[in-house]
Amino acid sequence: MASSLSSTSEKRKTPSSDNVNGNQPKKNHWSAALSAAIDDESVQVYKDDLCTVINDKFPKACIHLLVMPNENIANLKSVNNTHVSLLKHMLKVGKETAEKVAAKANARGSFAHFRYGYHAIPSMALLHMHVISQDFISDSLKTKKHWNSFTSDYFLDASQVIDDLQANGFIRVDTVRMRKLLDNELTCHRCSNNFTTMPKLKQHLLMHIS
DNA sequence: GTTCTAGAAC
DNA sequence: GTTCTAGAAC
Repeated sequence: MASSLSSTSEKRKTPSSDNVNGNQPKKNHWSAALSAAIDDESVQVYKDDLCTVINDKFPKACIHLLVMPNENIANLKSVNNTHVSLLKHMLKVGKETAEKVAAKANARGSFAHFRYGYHAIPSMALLHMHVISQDFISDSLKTKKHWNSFTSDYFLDASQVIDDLQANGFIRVDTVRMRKLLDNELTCHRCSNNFTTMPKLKQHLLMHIS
């Protein structure tokens, strides 16, 4: 049909994790970086038939890993009841790899305490589960959005995601509510004190190292 | 996802 | 005057 010819006035669509098969981000666009890591042995911490683990390129804590399926699944919207065992496997691998990395680094306390989960609205176009130590001491942790994406309900626990998937056969995300969470006050995840700026919060986090 | 930087906040 | 945040990036 001739009507499918695009006009020059059509807005350029920014690639994002919303893209599904047939509408993927351009190969070298930043949002496609994880797909490249799947095939790049030099950045891999662990790999098996089903999933790959890498170090986050901009870690938001001392230990920050990403677990991704080898299969091209864009995000949680593309996940269905056929993926339950895959997500369970990713969580298991994430836990085992975290323990190994922590042991090797002689990590203690919050440096060896991890959360496993997904961002409600990810930026990268390949499903990825965060494995992140709870110290949050990192130069790459800079913005309120960074903080709230890991410490508010915006961070969806992997076990809860798996439970929801088993119960419903899909994952639903309230994007309006989630986007608002990123503007939350800066609240310490350990003692609930509030801070007015990121530098003040980051200074405070040092106090929780025991 | 990050970088850069204008101007808000202090 | 300096620190800090927040929005554009073609």
